Amino acid sequence: MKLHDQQKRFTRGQLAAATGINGETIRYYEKIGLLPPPPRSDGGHRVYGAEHLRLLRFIRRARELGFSLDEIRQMLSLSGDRGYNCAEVATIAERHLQATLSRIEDLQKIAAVLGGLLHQCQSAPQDDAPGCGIIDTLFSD
Amino acid sequence: MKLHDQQKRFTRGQLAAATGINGETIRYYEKIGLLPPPPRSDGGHRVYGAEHLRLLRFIRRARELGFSLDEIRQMLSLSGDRGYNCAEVATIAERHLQATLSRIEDLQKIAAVLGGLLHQCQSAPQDDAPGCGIIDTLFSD
DNA sequence: CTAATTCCTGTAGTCGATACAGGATCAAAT
DNA sequence: ATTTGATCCTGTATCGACTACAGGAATTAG
Repeated sequence: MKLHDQQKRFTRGQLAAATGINGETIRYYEKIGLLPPPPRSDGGHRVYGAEHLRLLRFIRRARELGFSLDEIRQMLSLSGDRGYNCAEVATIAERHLQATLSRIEDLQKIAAVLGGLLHQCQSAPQDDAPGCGIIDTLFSD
Repeated sequence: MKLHDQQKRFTRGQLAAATGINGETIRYYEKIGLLPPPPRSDGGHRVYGAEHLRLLRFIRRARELGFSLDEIRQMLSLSGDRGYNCAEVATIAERHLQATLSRIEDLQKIAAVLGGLLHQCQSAPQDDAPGCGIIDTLFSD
């Protein structure tokens, strides 16, 4: 069985170029057990197949969406046994969405405060004021 | 001169309690040169004064606004020579505000994508689908 | 066949903390 | 004065998610 297996073989550099993931990072993903170790050439070089390419693309997309490596690990393991763990995956994604929305709210509050500080700084006359409005405000009780 | 100097003395733990900053973190700030090393007791314990309290409060507020320790270091050094480096401080704050706004935009895009993924997952019939909509989408080209 | 490129391993550095071990010191109660 | 218990001291290690290097081996192009 599997007479000609997969024909596509990649070096680490080729995988890096194809996915946009740094070559060192690919090695790191293997080290932490996120990416399965590929077979090696006679000389010890890693020889990746199409499945590694597929996995790395998944990882990259999930990272772009802000999932942690641990969340990605969980999602991949839930997708391993094919099918219907969709609910668990959705739970992870839902939790991440809520965290993202919460983070947005935090940053909006921060942006508002920063805007206020900057406004205060520009409206303060530099000549008379002994210091900087921003600094003074952050120091004040 | 300075006959009775400052009367207020604090231990590291008291400073931690007063600022909400972890005691280990205070030590860390000293190690990286953000907080000046305080005088020591005969036994080698740090003895902080009111100025350290003031500095730590500033640092905590700036951290809450998302400034990096390096930005905080810059702002503090600009406030050292008293006064009118306000423009430089404002530049740092402005840059940080822009980064914050940019980060908010990124997160909003991410949240939108996550929402779409979740919607897709809930609308897909679990019985017939071979896998999870979220997983499949992240895997798909 | 040689030269250039890529790969190998292992380690260290980044940021901003936080935690711990093993011991010294301090403050309060007796 | 002594004992106890809390706090402090130093130095090192850990986290997440990489990135960068050194020193050497393998691979590939010309």
